[in-house]
Amino acid sequence: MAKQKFYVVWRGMAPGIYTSWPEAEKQVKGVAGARYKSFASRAEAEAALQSGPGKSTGTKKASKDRKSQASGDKVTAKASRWHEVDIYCDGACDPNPGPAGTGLAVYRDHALSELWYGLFNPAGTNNTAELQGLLHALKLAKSAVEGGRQTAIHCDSRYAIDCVTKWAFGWKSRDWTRKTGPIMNLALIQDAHAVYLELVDRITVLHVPGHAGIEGNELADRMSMLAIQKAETDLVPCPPPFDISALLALERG
Amino acid sequence: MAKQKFYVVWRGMAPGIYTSWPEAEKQVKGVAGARYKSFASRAEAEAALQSGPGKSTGTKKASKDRKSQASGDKVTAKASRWHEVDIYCDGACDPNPGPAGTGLAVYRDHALSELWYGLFNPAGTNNTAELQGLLHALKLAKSAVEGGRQTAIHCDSRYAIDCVTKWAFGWKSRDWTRKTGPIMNLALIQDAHAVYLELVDRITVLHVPGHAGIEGNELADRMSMLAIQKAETDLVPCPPPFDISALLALERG
RNA sequence: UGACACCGUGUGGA
DNA sequence: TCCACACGGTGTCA
Repeated sequence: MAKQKFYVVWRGMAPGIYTSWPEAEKQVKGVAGARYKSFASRAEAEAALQSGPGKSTGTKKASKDRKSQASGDKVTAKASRWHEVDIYCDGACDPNPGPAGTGLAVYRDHALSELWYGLFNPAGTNNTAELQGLLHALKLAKSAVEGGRQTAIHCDSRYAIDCVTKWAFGWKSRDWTRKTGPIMNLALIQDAHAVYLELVDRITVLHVPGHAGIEGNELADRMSMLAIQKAETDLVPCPPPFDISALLALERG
Repeated sequence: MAKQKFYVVWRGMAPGIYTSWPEAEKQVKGVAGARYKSFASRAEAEAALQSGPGKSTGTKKASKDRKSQASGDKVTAKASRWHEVDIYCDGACDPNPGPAGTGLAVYRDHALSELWYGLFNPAGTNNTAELQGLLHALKLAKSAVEGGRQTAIHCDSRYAIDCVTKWAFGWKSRDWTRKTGPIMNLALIQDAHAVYLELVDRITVLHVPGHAGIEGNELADRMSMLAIQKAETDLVPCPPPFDISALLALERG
């Protein structure tokens, strides 16, 4: 679960994409006017490589800490995505608590199919946003499952997953109460749990590490930021075709 | 046993520290956007007063940034006015982690008085170097204060300042532990905090922006580089007379 | 005590 | 543009 970075070299010894900094550094070290940049996912890097270095938009949060593994090994960005339908959900909240939004990325047969953003909440938390993401991922999953498709949901919030797929059983059996105090975000949890119950034998809900360069998670993350930026209260589709590098360049300010 | 509280007023009628709530309340009552908070000790309050209120409420990033920048400049300019004794400290580490050194520049009555360099550590970090700088600045400050001189320390490491003047209070109260893991550079922090406690009511510790052309900071920076170059493990004075522009022309961080 | 997430700050280097 | 060193807070649960 180490963070894999992808380095685009536009101008250097051998332009291309590299998976470790030492490797990338060789291409740019000592090259006058070298252009290069790191990205969290290969998809992002490939889009950027084709777009060229022109934009200075920069992913502002590129340098969140997580240690990179020693060598340029291939991290399993693929391991968690091998279903007929894969739905990634994410939430953002800036500051936390504060304005919050949700994003979804849907893959069908391993290809990006739809992007959704919205559910803006001017007074949310990171967890309301993540629960909204999971709830709506479940709703999308329901359609897929009813169409006979093998479906998985990928969520980076252990809290949201456990609320809906684990703890909710116990809470419900005690009439949605908890010894230690009121259950936060209860309505959202109840809604999501109800949908989950309908699908429980037919879907997989997986935890994916955040900020690990997993494409679907990164795209859902950007959508959640877009939701905040646009204060979009509905859940609306992002119109195709998808220009990934443009989407990833979205920023507030 | 009623606890004595200390009230910091950052924005109000008359910013400062108050020792009773009625007194503090007068300063903030009816003042739009007033910022204030109570602390358990005067030392904590003073550190907090200098650090600023810390929490942001704004959601508009651009305008917020500009505004806080402007007001931050104002605070700094006001607070950085000359003292009878001004001590600048800095640390360098090249590469980081790696060989590290520390430098100090001391002004007395607005005139450069001494330059110190050393504390070479062949396996340091930027932060060990900065903490060494702050520790030894505090030691120098102690002499000055005991001589009845109004004294300030200027440090460009927010990390070092906060470790010693702010976070150390909480860490000490929890037996020098932290929720999120072990405290790095603990011995250095403990030493510096102990000296700080002796002086807390009689000195000012200020943050200065790095690489901003502030003479004292620049000179301390050159001294820290010199410490690495000479691998000087003691803290030794740079012999006068001082040719400031020649010193500033030395290799810098 | 642990886990996941969401935000924020500064410095040291190439 | 890249790397690394260090830290704070809140949201939530078992």
